[in-house]
Amino acid sequence: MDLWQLNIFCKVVELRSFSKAGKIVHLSQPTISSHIKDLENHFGCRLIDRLARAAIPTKAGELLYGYARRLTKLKNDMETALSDFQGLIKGHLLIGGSTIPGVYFLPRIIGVFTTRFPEVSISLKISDTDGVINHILAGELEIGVVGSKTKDKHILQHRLMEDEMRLIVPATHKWVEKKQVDLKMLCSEPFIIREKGSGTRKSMVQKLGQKGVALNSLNIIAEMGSTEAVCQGIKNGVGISILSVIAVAEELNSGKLKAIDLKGIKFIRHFYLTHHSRRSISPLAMTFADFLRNELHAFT
Amino acid sequence: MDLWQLNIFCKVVELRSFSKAGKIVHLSQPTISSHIKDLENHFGCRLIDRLARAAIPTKAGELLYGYARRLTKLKNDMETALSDFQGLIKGHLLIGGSTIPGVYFLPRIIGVFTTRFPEVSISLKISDTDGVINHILAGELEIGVVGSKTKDKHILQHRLMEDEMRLIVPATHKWVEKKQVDLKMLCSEPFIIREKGSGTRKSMVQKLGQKGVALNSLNIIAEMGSTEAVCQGIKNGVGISILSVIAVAEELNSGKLKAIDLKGIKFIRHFYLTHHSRRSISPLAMTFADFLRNELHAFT
DNA sequence: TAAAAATACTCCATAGGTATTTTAT
DNA sequence: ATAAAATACCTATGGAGTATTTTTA
Repeated sequence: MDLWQLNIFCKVVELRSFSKAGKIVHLSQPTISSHIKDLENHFGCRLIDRLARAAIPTKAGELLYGYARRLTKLKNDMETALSDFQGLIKGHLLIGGSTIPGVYFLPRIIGVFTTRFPEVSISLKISDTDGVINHILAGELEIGVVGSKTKDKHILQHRLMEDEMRLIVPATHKWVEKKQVDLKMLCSEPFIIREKGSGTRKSMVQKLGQKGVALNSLNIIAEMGSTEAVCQGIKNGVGISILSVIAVAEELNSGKLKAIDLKGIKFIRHFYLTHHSRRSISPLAMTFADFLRNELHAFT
Repeated sequence: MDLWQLNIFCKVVELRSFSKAGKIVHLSQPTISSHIKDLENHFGCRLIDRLARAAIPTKAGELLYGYARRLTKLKNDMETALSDFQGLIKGHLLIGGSTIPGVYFLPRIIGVFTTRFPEVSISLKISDTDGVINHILAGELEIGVVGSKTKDKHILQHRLMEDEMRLIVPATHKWVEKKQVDLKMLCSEPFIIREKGSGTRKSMVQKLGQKGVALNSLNIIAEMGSTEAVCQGIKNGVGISILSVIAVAEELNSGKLKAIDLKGIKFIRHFYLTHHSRRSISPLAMTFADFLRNELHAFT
């Protein structure tokens, strides 16, 4: 007994005829007969009374008809729901963002995207890079944008945009007038660092490592859980740090903070569109990812 | 795409494994693979992400899973509804009764039946014999009890019980003391008759016809639409009639009416359990019909 | 007689199996 | 090395057809 037979049964009930039903569903009359007989054997009772001029459902047939209609209706709903799912861009999407993208540019992009696709709502979950990646691995997020690469082979990452990291000092700092600063000088200065798991920290550690400067050779005076917190620390003279120019663009413009070059180091890092290598991505997430790749340049 | 495949899909989603799902539904793992692939082709998108240690539904798969569960649930409901329909005796039954059975004994039998089957409710539609038969032919009634046979070949009738018809006169009538009355005397006496379509009238006409007495040779003074009305007519001296002793049992007992034999005529008529010859009968109607046949003797 | 369903048969598409290979941990 | 899914290939059930018979109005 399957949905197809139930559909045939419905047609027979509605048209009160085996042969007319056959016409409608493009089957021969004997095939209809055999399907109805199948159903009658399955349910163990007569479903259709074959009168000479009409095929009329029995009481059991009427009962079955009600269910059969509901089943075929639900099946149709299912088909349209699944084709809508692939065709229309609508519904809810949850994306992840590490600190810098999550705070400094994803909100603007999400705004533009949702005005272009008004039937879409997007939630942005902000954590540090490791957090976003763990959520992706657990299947709780489809895509995310993070500030460093991971070596986990279940994660695929595509470079989205670049960012420069520079030494950031308060406007009142003694180095403000210098063109550039030596790495050795940096090591003696009080330094604020992001927490473990932060992409900013990872990029910085990696880059300094390349230049032979280990993390513990810095004079680390504080570890803070967000770019904002580090900013506040710098402004209040707690220490200095190496930060994304995107994140501190406002403070640099207003002159509250100053950026200084580190001698011999060009601190470029990238943000990565990140997803699971083995899980498939919904059309909605795919659309948003394409949007990110194609339109991000407009948001610097 | 059929319910069976959707059921397999549900098991895969629930068990997060093709092979475990195969165990449950008693199919091999390759068969599960091919069913899932079929579904994916049908819907045109991936439904299950095959990770190394688990099979996880995609977003589309999650959407499908919701529908698939509802569909399989509804299908199960359908199966139980149809087997209940055959097994349990419950629900509503509409039966037909012509005047005498409908008024004088069906109500009592229905009462006993519904106390024996408390989940059953019965409606009794009372019309004259022709009315009941027309309703059966139209499929509006499954069974009925009527007071005469029909020659319509779509109607099957089984004799249920017998009834005697006797000449009924008021207690004050001049013939009250007579043992029996001649047919010729009857023709001159004012006579009340039931309407066309009445089984009582049909039986009477047929029986008198056998004895050579045509309807128009009677002195018909009134035609009435119910046994009760004829009774009232007799009591009020309008005329006399030939009536079922079952119908007038009370009045005969109380002495308000008297029954007289017609010379040379034994007026036995029967009531018939009546149904359509080509339509099937629901288990509930069948149960009631059996009850009627087996238990009617207890109700005279 | 005509119209509808049932029956008898033939055919082939596919659901199902087993054996094996591929993939990922 | 192991566990799971994919692939390849084979088989047989049963869904579909056509031709014919039966039934009944």
